Amino acid sequence: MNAENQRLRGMLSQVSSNYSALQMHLVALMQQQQNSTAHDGTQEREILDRKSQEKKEENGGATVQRQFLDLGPAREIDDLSNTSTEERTPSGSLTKKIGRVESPESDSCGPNKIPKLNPSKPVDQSTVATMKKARVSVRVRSEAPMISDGCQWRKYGQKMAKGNPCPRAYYRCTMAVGCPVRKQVQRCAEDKTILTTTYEGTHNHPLPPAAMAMASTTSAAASMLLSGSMPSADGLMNPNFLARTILPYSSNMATISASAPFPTVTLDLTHSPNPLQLQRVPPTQYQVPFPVPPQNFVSAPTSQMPQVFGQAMVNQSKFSGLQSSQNIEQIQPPQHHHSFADISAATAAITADPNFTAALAAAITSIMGGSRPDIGDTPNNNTSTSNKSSSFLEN
DNA sequence: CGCTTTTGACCTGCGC
DNA sequence: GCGCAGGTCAAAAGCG
Repeated sequence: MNAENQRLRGMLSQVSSNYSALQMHLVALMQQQQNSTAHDGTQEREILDRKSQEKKEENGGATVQRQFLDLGPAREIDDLSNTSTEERTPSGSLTKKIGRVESPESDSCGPNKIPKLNPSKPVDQSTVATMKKARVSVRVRSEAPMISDGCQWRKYGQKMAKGNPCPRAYYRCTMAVGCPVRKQVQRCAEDKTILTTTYEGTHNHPLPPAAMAMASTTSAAASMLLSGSMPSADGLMNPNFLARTILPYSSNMATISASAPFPTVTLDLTHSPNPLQLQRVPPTQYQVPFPVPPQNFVSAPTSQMPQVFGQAMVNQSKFSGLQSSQNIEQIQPPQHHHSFADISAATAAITADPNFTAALAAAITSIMGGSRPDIGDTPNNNTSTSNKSSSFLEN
């Protein structure tokens, strides 16, 4: 990591110097152009204009440079990590970060629309692509053909998947024209009471509270996967981010899959861990055992999913800035208002407990660090990683 | 009549 | 190049 950091610093300084040289060249060219086109201005006027132009260039340069710095992986993860901090208000760089992630997705929805991306930020292109590809899979015990997540879906296809007698259904979000979000629903071959729903994409429209939960979870997981996919990223932030944004809402397990073709986070919300499930997880996936939350953490749900993701909604809405809570209430009053309040309080209490978060971070990072060599850490760095993770949590 | 579901055809990526 | 599997399209059918 240090070597990687040094390398990135070197690259940054080189790019910065290149930029400075280019900027100076541009200023010189503009001065030259001014000299050739200014016919009736006095010399003093020219000097003033030149100074003003240089000042503009300086300001613009600083802006561009800051934008470039914002692309730094460490900063990206820093912001993502901070995003999960309860006290953080959804403003400033936080909003900018989330918005930067979300807006290209929205822009790409319209036909023939070119995403409003700064050409000097090529990383954003890959960011968009990764965010599109990132998936969040949810496993839940349900007899219903499809879990109710608050969104309106239209089925557009069904296929028989290999090795599974149950067909896989494909749904598309119909809450807004051109919404790119899709999901796949399939029953587990081993246990047909388990329903696996895989979400892909980010909504480009306001969402009702129940749908906000899933959307936020998807976005959070996608952000985490994005940071993990970057070679120089500090992958150890990812489990923290995951833990603080997603895991508290799962009952016992989350699985991160970096296997091709798409990075996937699997939230196992089946209350009783099935040994078959554990065996079925391929070695390329990273299991994160998670203690079952207190009994009152989920308050007697008649249908599990809306309540479970209601927690995600309440928590995430405090920091994500993806959708304002005002919009939520305007769209549709919460159907589980009492539960949301209880869950919100419980979530806040848990996430505000530094011991809990630190222990959680240590547990996850120790597992992740020992079984995920491609994420940028060695198996022997558990101690340092835990410390670093804790420091991030404290931030 | 408008929307959703069904379902076979088609497209695409990947492994051999 | 070929076959397979996953994913999507779109016309037909179903439904309220």
